[in-house]
Amino acid sequence: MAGDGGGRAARSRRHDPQRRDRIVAACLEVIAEHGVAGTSHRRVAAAADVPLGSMTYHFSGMDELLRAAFGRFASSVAERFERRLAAAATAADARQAVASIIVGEVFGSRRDLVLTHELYTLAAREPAFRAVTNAWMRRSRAALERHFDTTTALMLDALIEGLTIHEALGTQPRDPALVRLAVDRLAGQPE
Amino acid sequence: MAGDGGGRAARSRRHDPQRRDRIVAACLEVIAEHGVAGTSHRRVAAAADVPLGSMTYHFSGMDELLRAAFGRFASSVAERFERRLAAAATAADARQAVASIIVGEVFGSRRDLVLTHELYTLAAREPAFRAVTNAWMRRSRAALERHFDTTTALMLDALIEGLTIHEALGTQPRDPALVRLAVDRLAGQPE
DNA sequence: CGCTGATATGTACGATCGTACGCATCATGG
DNA sequence: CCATGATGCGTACGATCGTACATATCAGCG
Repeated sequence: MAGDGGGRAARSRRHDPQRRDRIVAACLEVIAEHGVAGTSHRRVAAAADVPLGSMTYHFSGMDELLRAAFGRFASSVAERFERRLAAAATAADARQAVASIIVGEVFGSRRDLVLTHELYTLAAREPAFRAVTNAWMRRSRAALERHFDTTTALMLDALIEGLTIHEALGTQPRDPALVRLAVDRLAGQPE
Repeated sequence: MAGDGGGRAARSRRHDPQRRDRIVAACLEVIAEHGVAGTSHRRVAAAADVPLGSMTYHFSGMDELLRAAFGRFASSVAERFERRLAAAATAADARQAVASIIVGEVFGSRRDLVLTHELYTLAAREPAFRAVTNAWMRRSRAALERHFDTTTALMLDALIEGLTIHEALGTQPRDPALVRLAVDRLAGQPE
């Protein structure tokens, strides 16, 4: 449609190293807004302000594009997760960090919640995307295991996922005190 | 393609009251296999062995079809959930029931896991589907609250969701003992 | 300054999509 | 037994999809 390429100034684009990254970023925006179901080469190209031809030039197909996009997304979330948890010194700090992660520091935006579920859905069906989620989970778990034993880390990870879902679906406001209580019940008494 | 309608015997189909149900059931199968992204009127019609025209006749559009399908799915899962939990007499029974639900009695099949996440993903973006998930959650929570206090019921619900995700994504086998331990930590000591 | 190979782009094609709509088919009242 | 309205079906249409490919564009070199 309009702006598909004709409207763009005919500036030099050769050797634009950010091009691929811009496409990936735009892809995440499109997914967040329209879902994987509504994501097309054309929409992503329009969002990234690149010609349609760039899609097949930079990516072999939709699958590679989606993998790149979700790979970047998972990595960025995992990094925030690690940073937040690395800042904790004591065990109490760590529990507080986990609670704050749940309450909103990491999964603050609806955008991220939506993207997370889109990824999970893809991974639940296609093993290729499970590599992405597995790497993500491994990093999260490793970060947790710096503060908690393996068993507790697993439980906390599950609790985070579960409360995240409720956050994404629920219209009810989440209760920080309740989150804190749940974390303490799971991780409060080391054994 | 083949069997789109031509291949079917020209028997009378008038007043086929199961028709709509069959379409809904077929829709769930298609979603489980191809995802919401890959679900089309044509594919569902083929799976249900009904002519394409029946789609627009029985449903105003894709959205109504999806809502009907996921409504039926959520209701069926919630019913199994309630039954399993209603069978519990003592508090210990209830904790065991929750653990067994997680381990696989309710979410036993990959099909159900996939469908659940497809629904969550839809609900995360479109409020119309949140009505379905809210009703489901309300039923689950009510079933839990027959055995646990409100706070604990919320936590257990979240734990179920979280461990379910790990089950759907993880290649690792879930550990029944660990699940039991997590349930007991959350619900073991009433306060 | 002209040549050239690598790089990026615009367009065209075949497939598939959702949906509208005219026609066939049957249950029913006379 | 026939006329008739309600019910279900097959098909055709416009839109949109992913992708291939010929063409345009530029950096680097002689």
